[in-house]
Amino acid sequence: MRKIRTRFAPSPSGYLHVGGARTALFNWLYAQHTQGSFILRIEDTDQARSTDESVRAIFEGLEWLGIQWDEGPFYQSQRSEIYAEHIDKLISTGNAYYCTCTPDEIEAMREKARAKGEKPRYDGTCRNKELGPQTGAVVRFKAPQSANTILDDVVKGSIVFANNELDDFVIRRSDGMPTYNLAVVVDDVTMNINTVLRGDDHVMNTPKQILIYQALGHELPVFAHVPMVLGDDRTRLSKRHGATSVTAYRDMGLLPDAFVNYLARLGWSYGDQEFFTRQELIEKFTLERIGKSAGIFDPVKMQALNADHIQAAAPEVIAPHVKPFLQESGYNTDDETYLKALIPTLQPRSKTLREMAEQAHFYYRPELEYDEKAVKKFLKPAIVEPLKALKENLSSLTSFDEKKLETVFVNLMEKFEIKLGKIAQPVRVALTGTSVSPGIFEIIAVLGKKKVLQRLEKAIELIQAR
RNA sequence: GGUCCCAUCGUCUAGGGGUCUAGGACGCCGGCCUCUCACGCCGGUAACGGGGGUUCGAAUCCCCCUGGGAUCACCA
Repeated sequence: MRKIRTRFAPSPSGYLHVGGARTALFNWLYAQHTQGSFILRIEDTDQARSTDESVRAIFEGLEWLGIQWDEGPFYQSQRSEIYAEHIDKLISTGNAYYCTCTPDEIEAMREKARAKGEKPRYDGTCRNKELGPQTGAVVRFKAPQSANTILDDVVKGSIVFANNELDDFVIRRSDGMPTYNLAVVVDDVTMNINTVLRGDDHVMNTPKQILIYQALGHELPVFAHVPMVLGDDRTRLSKRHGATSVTAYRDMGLLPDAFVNYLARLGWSYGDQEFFTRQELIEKFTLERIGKSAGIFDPVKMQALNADHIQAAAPEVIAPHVKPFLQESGYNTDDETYLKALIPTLQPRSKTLREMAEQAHFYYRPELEYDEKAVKKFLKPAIVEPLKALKENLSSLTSFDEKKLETVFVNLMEKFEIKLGKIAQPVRVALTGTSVSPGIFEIIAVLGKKKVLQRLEKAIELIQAR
């Protein structure tokens, strides 16, 4: 079997958005699955809208997603000679011709057609003029006016287009730059792309492209048009639906693997399975399992999946991803051992890495910030003696493990005849400043003797000062 | 408006003629567990858009309607 070659070909006119990310992901997954190649190509033939900043944003997004390309990036803006060559070939074989009609004349044609109730299109004025090259002229593709063009799509099935719906579309602009439809085909042909996997907003372009493939005498690639990603109002996902840039999701605290998992399951499925590791995705991703209806992007479900990934990941995997959020608050995260010890205490209670960092404040803050209500409710004079006893018992321990800590607490409970809940909450407030935190034994073990004793003392002083 | 695509719980989906009194996940509502908050566990809520066919039998096949989406550039 021939080697699969897929590509992602974004136009650099903005950041990498959710829909583009999913297209990139599918292409990458499929190439990985088949041990083929994934090519990155930047479609920057639109000088006016393309920016270097957008190119960087796309790289940044792909990097975060963990998607590497095997070849490229190739820039269309640097391939002018290749397009010129192919356009010349189309002209010399009679498949394309020069056209000197002005934009105003074209507009007039369209108006006229609309007035007659027909569809606006180019009327073929220059079609048989046999015009030669001249400045200001465009090149048009001579589209067949009869019969059908059939697109055999892997996800959509067979789609028939009547050729008389097409007009002679421009393939080279008056400034000499090729238009999209010409450039994609020439690129895909010369780069030996044999699997074109893209958003289904490209379906209507496909017959034109098929015609170009045929005029060039080239074999067609396999086409797979993936349904759109919609916003909650069922229209194409855009800024007004909230964040659409993939880096925005990084900044919200998504784990890249979780985001990738969510994106993959939006429009693709594998039985009832919801949770996939990156490796599982590669193993199981096939074109046949791509669904044919559009899907609505659901941030809530995405976050739930993120929580699952956070829980399943090893602390050392999470550490580098949560660090930036900790540093945002000004904390020093050089102590890797400490970081890796506290992460497990927060894993089951964090839906995002940002949440995790927020809940980690008490682990890092040199001076606790006390919650008024919690202090008032739990740090009462009656608890001073138990706290003192706890302090004393803990200071005699050489190491903190949960078993030993439990024994200490059991002894305290017996001595003062109180339930665990009665002593745990005050201790929690003393150690974290709030009444909500990971398990009491866990946080004592992670904080370590020094911090624990200091904070207990501070709490005792606080009570006595009132 | 022309052309094209799509149509199962609120959402993502399983399902490809009988095993569907339609399954899973998120959400939501109860309960259990419990040192707080979570996690976890148990249970519940909720869907085949409508109408015609085909068939002994349709969520599954065909047609129409309705609804939604995409696209109609010298943008990609």
